Amino acid sequence: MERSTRQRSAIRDAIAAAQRPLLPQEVLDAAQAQVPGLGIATVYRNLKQLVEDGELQPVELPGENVRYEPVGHAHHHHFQCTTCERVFDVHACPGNLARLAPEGFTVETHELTLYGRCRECQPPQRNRPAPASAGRP
Amino acid sequence: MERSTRQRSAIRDAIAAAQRPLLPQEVLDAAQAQVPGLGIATVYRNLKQLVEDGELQPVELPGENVRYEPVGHAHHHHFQCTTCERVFDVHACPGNLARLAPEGFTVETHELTLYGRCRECQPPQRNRPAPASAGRP
DNA sequence: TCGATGTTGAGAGCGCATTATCATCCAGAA
DNA sequence: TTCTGGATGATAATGCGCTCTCAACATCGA
Repeated sequence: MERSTRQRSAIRDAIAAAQRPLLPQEVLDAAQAQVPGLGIATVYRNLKQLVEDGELQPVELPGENVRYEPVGHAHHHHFQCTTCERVFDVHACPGNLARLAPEGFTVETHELTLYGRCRECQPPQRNRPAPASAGRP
Repeated sequence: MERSTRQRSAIRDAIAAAQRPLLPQEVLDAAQAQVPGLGIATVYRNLKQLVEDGELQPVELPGENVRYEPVGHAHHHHFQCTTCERVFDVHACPGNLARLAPEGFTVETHELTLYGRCRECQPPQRNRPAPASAGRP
């Protein structure tokens, strides 16, 4: 049977706490705070397992490696910060995109990625505090 | 100086004729109709050169390798057929997507990919001719 | 036509993400 | 507490896209 290990719990916790899709390396970094000796192979093994179990889903963005986030979110999109490169969920959708397709094409689904600056990477402005560290400078 | 070779012409022609973004391998396949001995290294070399020259631009889609298309198109998006996996241009844009971002986030640009069936991969229906070959079954 | 030099083709090499291997460890049932 | 098999960690291996190497070729100015 499937065992409960410190490593698997740390990986699950790291992803749940992040509130955004994480790269395997980001999962490793976060989970190592809880299990210092954690290895990257264990991260990959568990990510694969958790996807098979239906707990996680892969998030693919253009030109990026696969990230992972918990399933269960409704239809949503993603935002990638062009400064810190982190990815965030966007719980909104322009909708009604089928009309954009060429004549004779049938649209089944769509992926939208927004690019810009996240809250922590806004350029400093007068009367506004400097941005906090992004965790990935 | 830069020389004009049969290989480079064939590569340029193949991309121009395709009317859609092509993978390096697709460029090779198409250009080999004109220059049978063409090698993949020459394709990569010329794609790189043509991008530097501003003739081509890379097209990145989620989970896909880079494709190439001529520059000069206005802002547009892409459609990937879930059956033949080919990518097509979509000369339309939902616009006004900045409003979708979370509070405090600044949107600079966006990428949209539609997925579905291209014209040639529509499932057969009564009173409609069967789809033509897609070229990549 | 000639020759300098940019270009090509084939295959080796590289970089990177991911997976396999295997000895060791440890969760959990008895 | 014991014991057994699933899980782990370190590292090697794999897969794949892409680039480098280099001898041979071909373009184009002289």
